[in-house]
Amino acid sequence: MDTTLDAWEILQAVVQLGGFAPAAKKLNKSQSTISYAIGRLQEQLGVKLFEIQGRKAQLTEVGRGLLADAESHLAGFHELEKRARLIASGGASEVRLSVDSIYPDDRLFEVLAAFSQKFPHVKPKLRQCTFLSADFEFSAHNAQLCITGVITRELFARPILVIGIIAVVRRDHPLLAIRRRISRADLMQHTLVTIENAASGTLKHQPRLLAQRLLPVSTIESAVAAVRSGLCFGWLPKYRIQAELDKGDFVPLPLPAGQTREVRLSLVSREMNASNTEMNALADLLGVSGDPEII
Amino acid sequence: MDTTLDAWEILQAVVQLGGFAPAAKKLNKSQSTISYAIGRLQEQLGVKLFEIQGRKAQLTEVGRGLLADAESHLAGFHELEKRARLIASGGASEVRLSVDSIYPDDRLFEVLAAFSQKFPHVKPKLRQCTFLSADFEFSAHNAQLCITGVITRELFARPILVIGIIAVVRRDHPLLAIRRRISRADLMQHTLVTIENAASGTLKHQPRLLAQRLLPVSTIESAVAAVRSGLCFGWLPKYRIQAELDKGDFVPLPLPAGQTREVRLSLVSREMNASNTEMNALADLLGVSGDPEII
DNA sequence: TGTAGTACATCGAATTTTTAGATGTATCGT
DNA sequence: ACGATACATCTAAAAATTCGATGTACTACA
Repeated sequence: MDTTLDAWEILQAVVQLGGFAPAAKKLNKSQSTISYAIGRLQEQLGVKLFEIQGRKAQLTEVGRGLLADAESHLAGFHELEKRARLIASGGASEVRLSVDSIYPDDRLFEVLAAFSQKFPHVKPKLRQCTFLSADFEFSAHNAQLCITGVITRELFARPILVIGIIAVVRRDHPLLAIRRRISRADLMQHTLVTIENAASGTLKHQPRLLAQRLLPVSTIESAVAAVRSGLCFGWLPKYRIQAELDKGDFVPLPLPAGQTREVRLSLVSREMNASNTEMNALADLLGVSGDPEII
Repeated sequence: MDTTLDAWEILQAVVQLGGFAPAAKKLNKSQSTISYAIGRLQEQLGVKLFEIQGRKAQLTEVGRGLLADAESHLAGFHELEKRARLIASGGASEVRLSVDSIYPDDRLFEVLAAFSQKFPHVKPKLRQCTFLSADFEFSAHNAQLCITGVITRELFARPILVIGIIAVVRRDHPLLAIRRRISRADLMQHTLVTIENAASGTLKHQPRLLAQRLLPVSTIESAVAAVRSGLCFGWLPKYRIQAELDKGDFVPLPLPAGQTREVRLSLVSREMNASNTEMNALADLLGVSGDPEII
C-alpha cells in the first residue's frame, strides 16, 4: 500500500473546503504540507488529481472518481477508530453473527430484537451471507456465530432449523400438463432458476442435471420472481412461497419420492466456549437448546 | 485519523500468517518494526489487539471484531490504488451514474449492456439510490450522471421518463367494498405503506394524510409485498405491479380524479459538457434525445 | 532439569518521512 | 500596474519509522 489515510483525508478536506489554505487551517497544518501531500498522492497514484485553472486547483474527473470511492472507506476507518475507543472506554461490546440468506428474515429479526432488549449495550453485528455459502464466510467475517447449512471445518455446530425445499412452477407451467410422473428428462426440457453465489460457485443443494437450461439469479427474491414470471421452475424454500402455494399461484411439481429437499441449518461457533454470556444467550434465542424446528 | 493503513495492513498480515516473524518476512520489514507497529496501533486505539498466550500472540475478541471491518476497507483502498494505476496507464475510464431505485431495472441494465458493448473499456459505475432521494445524492457519489425525480440545484436536467404511480390494494381489501367514491377520510381508516429513505426523511410524492397509519418499508419490493399481504394500500409504480394488476390480484383504488400521480425522472448532469463522448452516448441511450416516455 | 530454540518486547542509532516557514510563480481584481 | 490570492518549491528542522542487537518469557527436547 503506497498511499496513506492522511493523504486521502487531506484530499477530501481540500475538495470540501475548496482550496489548500482552508484545508491547511482546518487540519492544523501548513499550506506547504497540504501541497506536499497532494503532490505525493498524485505521484503515488500516477494520476493528476488537480488541474490548475487560473489560480485555483480544480479536481479532475479522475480525481472525482477516486475520491468518491475513497470517502466511504475513509469514513469506515473513522468509524472503526470510534468504535475501538468506545470499546476501550468499556462502553460497548458486540456479537458478530453471519446468517445464510435462506434463514427466514422475520425469525432472525425477532431473535435480534429480543436479544437487543436483553443486552442493550451489546451491538449485534449482522451479516447476511449469500445463499448457502459455506462456513468459510464465517472466517471472512470473523463472526462468532454463523448460521449455515454447509459445514466444512471442524467447528462446534448445533442443528437449529430444517428448511423444506420444494420444486415449484407457476400454475400454468407446461410441466404440469404432463399426466404421468415427471422424470428427470422432463425437467431437462425446461429452464431452472438457480441462485448463484456472486463470489464463487453455484448452489450445491439443488439437484443439478447436466445440460439443464439455467437462469442464474443472485437472491432468493429474484428466484421467486422468476418462477412467478412463469419462465422457469425452481427449487425454493417452502416458507418463502407459502402465500403463493396457498393461493394456488405456485404448484409443487409431482416428482418421484425422494425428490424433496431440505436444508439443515446449524449454528456454528468457534469454540464451545461457555464463558461468553451474551453469545450463549443469542445462541439460545436462535434455538440451540431444543430440537431443530422443521419448516 | 490516528491509525495508518500500513498499521492495519501489518495487523492483517500478522493474523493471516500467524505471527510477527512471518509477517515481517512477507512485508520485507524487520520483526521489531512489526512489534512497534502493533504496539502503536494498540496504543492509538486504546485496546489490546493481542494477548500473549505462552509465547504466541493471540488475537483478542476485540481485535477480531475490529479487523473484520478493517479488512473490507483495506481492500477498498487496494482496489482504489489499482484503479488509479490502471487509469494512469491509459487503461480504462469510467462513467459514474446514480439512479433512483424507482427507475425500472430491466431498462437500466439494457442500457448499461448496450453501453458496455459500445465502449468496452469504459466501466459504468452504478449506484442505485434509495427511493426518490434528491439530487444531492449526486454530489455524494460524485456521479457524472444522475437519474432522479427531485431537482433542487441549478444543474442541467433533461426529462427522460415519466412513471405512473397509482394507489392499489389487494383485491379483497375492505377499501374496495365501499360503493361510493373513496374519500380522504376513507383512506385514513387504513394503513398505508410508505417507502422511507434509510438516511433521511420520507417520500414526498405520496399524498400524505396527517395521522395516517403508516407502515414504513425501505424498498419498493417490500412495499409491493406489503400490499400483496393485504395489510395495507400503497402508492406504487404501475410498471412494477403490472403482473398483479393483470391477474387481478391488485386493484387500483377508484379515487377522485387528480389522485393519480406520476414521477418525472430527469437525467441530471454537472455541465452540458459536449466533450465527453462516452457520457453523451450513455445519456443518449437513457433517452435524452427523444420525448420522455410514459409508463 | 538443563539447554537450545522460538516468539515477542525493548533499546538506541540510523534512516526516512513529514512538517513549517520563507520564497517563488502565476493569476485575479481593481 | 499594484497588491492580494493561490499553489509550488526549497531548505532546515522535527518527527516517525526502521533496523539490528539484545532482553525476557516460554516450550520442547534430551
